[in-house]
Amino acid sequence: MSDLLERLRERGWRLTAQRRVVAEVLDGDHVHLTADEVHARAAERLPEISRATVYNTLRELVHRGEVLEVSTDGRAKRYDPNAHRPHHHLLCARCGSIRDVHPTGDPLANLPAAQSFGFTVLEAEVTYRGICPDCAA
Amino acid sequence: MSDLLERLRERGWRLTAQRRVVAEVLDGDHVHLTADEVHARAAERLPEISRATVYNTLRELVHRGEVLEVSTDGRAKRYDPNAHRPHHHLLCARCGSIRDVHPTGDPLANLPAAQSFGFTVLEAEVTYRGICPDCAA
DNA sequence: ACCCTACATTGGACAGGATCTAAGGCAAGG
DNA sequence: CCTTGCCTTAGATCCTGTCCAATGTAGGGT
Ligand SMILES: [Mn+2]
Ligand SMILES: [Mn+2]
Ligand SMILES: [Zn+2]
Ligand SMILES: [Zn+2]
Repeated sequence: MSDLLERLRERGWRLTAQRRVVAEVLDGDHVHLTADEVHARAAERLPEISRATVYNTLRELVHRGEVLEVSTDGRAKRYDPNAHRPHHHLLCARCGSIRDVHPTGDPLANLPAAQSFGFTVLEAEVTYRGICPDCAA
Repeated sequence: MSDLLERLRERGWRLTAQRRVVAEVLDGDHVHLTADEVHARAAERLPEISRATVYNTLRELVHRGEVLEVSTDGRAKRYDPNAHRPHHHLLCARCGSIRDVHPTGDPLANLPAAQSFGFTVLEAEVTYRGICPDCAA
């Protein structure tokens, strides 16, 4: 994740302790934390970090395309550092856990032009729902 | 929509003026109203209806499978009476308007078993995003 | 090494969406 | 008609996320 920070610094991003910690928390695979979860984990390393800064930082990382915002249900949005390999999500309907999945085919190709209603269609997002192994037991 | 009310009454649902009005507001195709929009339209016919009752009624209709809840991105959820014909949605990223779409193919078939992570996969929901004709102008 | 200053951080106020509560209202079976 | 258990209501409360004015600081310039 230090690649990320270096990249952003070169684009004029000030490297602060808070931003570094948020980036560290978001490092890894299958990470889909809510803003408050990011704040809680960041606060373990940097107790005085504020919620506002976490929200600011996440908003900018999303805006710069380094982090994806995933709105699952009507609940809190989740933040996904796996922004460079396009993928979709498999959700547990019971506990809300999320896994990255890579389905075959392009869902955009499945939308006939006659179904576009004059929209400029930009992306297709697939959400699979089911019951995870833990919840099935 | 009176079919719906009759069905529910037989299952022990009390038929009140408020519930009748909410059901009437939700009648039709391509209806994807927010709870507040439902409340506003219901209040035209029944001025004293409260927001709480609209929320209560919508929650129950969703729970009984008569209405779909569509969570758009961070905005208010939308309520969709078209619950009996499976379909997907095309969403304007700018103004939040929604259209029903019927893509070809079955997205469930595009998820390889190796990608299931032990989940029992139940459904796949596709959200197309773009810019609607009004917002493009 | 030290200054500057433009940019970042902070706590708390604020806002929209949705749920909860306790008190009073009413559908519908008897 | 009564009765009773479910419904409705206004308002409080919760949750997520944004905004603000005051304070702090990264990092380029000297
Ligand atoms: Mn992901
Ligand atoms: Mn629909
Ligand atoms: Zn689960
Ligand atoms: Zn639009």
